[in-house]
Amino acid sequence: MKEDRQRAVLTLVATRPVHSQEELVALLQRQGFDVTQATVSRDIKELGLAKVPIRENGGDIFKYVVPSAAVNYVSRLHRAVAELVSSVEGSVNMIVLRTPPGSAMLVASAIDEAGWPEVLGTMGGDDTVLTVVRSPEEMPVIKQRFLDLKGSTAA
Amino acid sequence: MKEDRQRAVLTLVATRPVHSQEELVALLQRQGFDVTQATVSRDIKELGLAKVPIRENGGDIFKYVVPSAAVNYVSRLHRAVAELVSSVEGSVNMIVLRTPPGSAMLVASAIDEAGWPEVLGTMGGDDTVLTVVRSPEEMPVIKQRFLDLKGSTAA
DNA sequence: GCGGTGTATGCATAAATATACCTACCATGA
DNA sequence: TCATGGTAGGTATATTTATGCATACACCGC
Repeated sequence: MKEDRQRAVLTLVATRPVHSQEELVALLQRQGFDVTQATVSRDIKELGLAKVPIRENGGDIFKYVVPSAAVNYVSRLHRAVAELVSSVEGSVNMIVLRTPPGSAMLVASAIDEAGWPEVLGTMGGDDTVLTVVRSPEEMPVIKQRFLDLKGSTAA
Repeated sequence: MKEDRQRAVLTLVATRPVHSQEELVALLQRQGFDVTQATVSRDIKELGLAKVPIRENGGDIFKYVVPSAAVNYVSRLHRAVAELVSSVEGSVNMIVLRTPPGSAMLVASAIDEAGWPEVLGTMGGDDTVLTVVRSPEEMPVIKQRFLDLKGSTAA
């Protein structure tokens, strides 16, 4: 019952723009699911559906979409840096992160996956990660971003 | 000013979980941006930030994230099917879509990108797209999904 | 300088969404 | 059978988010 309904929700949002939970309620009722907005709100949370602004015709509106890998990338990076990085140093257009032995590759791949546009590339050795930033001017910004990531658990 | 603030918003949500717009207001004010929730709401819309439910510790909560490629996949497929597909026919475990000459490959690649699990693969010729569904039972479901996509602009 | 046009943003509030609380409905085991 | 615990979901409401309207400011052409 609940499972069927949630499958229907996934199909609906995958096949047309659904702009609000009330709209989803109406679509579900047309399929025989007799539910209220409260239940849909819970379904959305359980399914992990995201509400995103999109351009449609002229204006900006919202729609619900299935969750993306990008979400996980961000939190993977967050965890990796917060748990593994012990120091962050910058020089010219590079940033050097220190990790416990053996973890550097893991951190480097998380950084790569995050796909920050200011970062040209990242290499992981054994206990050292080297991140190359596009320009020296941007280096401090990215360095600070690593420090934020590192600190946001402790803080 | 606005641009700086929006850059700050991106950095904030990229580096820590931000659970509500009010929280973002507080974080921005700590950095000297004196704004209200209304402005943040508009920034979020302009930046395309998505609000997604995530698991954190025990409970489920929400956070804002940068938009993902997955979102674009869905709307690319939506546009492609709505604008280009003229007919949808199914047979056993296959669905045949007709398009204007030369557009079939475009539609096929959008379907592939969408990564529907029921679809084994898709080929695009000149004006014909062939989609192979995992089983004959699922074919009508997928066919309907295409019809929904096709209709959701006109409807 | 002055009216006109466009953009940014606050304020107040509407609209949308989440949730505390309650009830109903199993399933299980004493 | 009854008590207990766990899940689903509605109702009412709190919380959060979006937006209509008004203002302020900058940039133009006259």
